[in-house]
Amino acid sequence: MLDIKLIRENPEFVKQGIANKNEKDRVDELLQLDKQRRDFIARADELKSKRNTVSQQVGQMKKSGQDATEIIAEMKRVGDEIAEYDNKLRSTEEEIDTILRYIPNLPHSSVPVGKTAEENIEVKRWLPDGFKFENDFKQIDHVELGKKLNILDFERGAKISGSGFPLYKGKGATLERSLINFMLDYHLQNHNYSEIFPPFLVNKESMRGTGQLPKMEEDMYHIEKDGLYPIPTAEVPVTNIHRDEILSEKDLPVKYVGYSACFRREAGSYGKESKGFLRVHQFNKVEMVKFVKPETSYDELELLVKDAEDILQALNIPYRILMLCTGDLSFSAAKCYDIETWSPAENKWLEASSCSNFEDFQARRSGIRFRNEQTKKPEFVHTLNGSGLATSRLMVSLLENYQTPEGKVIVPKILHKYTGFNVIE
RNA sequence: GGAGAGGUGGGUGAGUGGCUGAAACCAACGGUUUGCUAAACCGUCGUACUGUGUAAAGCGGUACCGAGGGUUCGAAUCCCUCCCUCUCCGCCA
Repeated sequence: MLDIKLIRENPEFVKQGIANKNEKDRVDELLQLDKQRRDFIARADELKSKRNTVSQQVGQMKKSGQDATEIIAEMKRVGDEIAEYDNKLRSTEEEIDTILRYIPNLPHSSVPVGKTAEENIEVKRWLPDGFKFENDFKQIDHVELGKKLNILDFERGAKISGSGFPLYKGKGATLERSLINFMLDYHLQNHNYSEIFPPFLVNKESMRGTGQLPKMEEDMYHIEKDGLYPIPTAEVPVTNIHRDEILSEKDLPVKYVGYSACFRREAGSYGKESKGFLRVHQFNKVEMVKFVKPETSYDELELLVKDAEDILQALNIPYRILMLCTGDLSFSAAKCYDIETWSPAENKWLEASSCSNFEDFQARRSGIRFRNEQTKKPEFVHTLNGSGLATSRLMVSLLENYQTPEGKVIVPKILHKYTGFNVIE
């Protein structure tokens, strides 16, 4: 959520930012309502003030045995008037809130302006030693490979749950679990995060806090009976850990890493890119979340990307980093880097991580603050998160890049101690 | 699922209609004292909105004692609904 004061004071700046995100703005309407709101507040407060003083007098009069009937009658009328203004105020505030919650975060000034993913900028490419895009043999894709090696079973996954619910078997299951453990351990040991194992179902307030609701409602699973949502990412529960809290400045930055299963409806995206792991309803992800002081958040974003990169370098998987343009940024993000790993069989890059700075957008929505030691005042923290990483796309790149001409898959060396085997055949 | 207890400021915890935005204690912060540390003593110490300041500070107003309604001239305090936590019993992983 944006600060209404920012909008009030810099409406043109805000409109431009929204336009750059390809969204329509309702800023003028909002400012109109804002004005109305303050007017109602002024009137209601004045009357309340009157009521408070007079009510005290009534108390004293009664104590000293005087007759207060007339004053009481008048205050009753004042009370009715107050109620009227309060009602108007409430509906105005509801309108404001609705508009405000649909306004996206503004892009940071360093983000390139652009309409679509075409205009994202590749800022880095990392390839393992001796890597070639054109290999000596034709790699088969992960679906076929998984079937041949009997480690992935998308058909049976579909039988059990529906398409997009992968079933891992045997060494495939072990490899998946090993990847998760490796990534968690790596971040804990080398990047100084503390581990969280969050709930996978969250309430509405949590979904609102991180910005999934109300805009993305269609993309979320929803358990109506209990009012709970299966999480689309661990970002939701982990960021909400500190909802409505005031952290102390000396504890910042707070850095969490946690594993969760992630659930996404992916409404309307059938057909395209939906083969195997490319688009699934349930996947596994290790997520990093940071709560930081505002002035450090862009440095922290770079470090976050570096933390995710380290995993890929340790696994020796080719990747590139994109800086997303304004039009491709998500609703809550001010700046975002995507990390894409190479898939030889698909002959393209696959998004395996997304590292974003939300500045104070989520913090304002969910009331996450810290006490500034200088001013002693609470301020909103900046929140960031990044996948470190999602296993589904990573698994595609891993299986394909590590396959041999004979159709075996070599297990990356760093995973051996987790898997207990070195090859899948 | 059944029965009961309870939700007050950073924490503990008082407070059953006006003198309570809220005692007391702890923590925190500032200071005095001190060779240093500790102790002791003094002081400060909620948040949001809003008005007035060029702005910071300040000052004024309003609201907030789990949430939302209600009663009343006036509600932390009385009534209703909901949420949450805890204890006991039952069931179950």
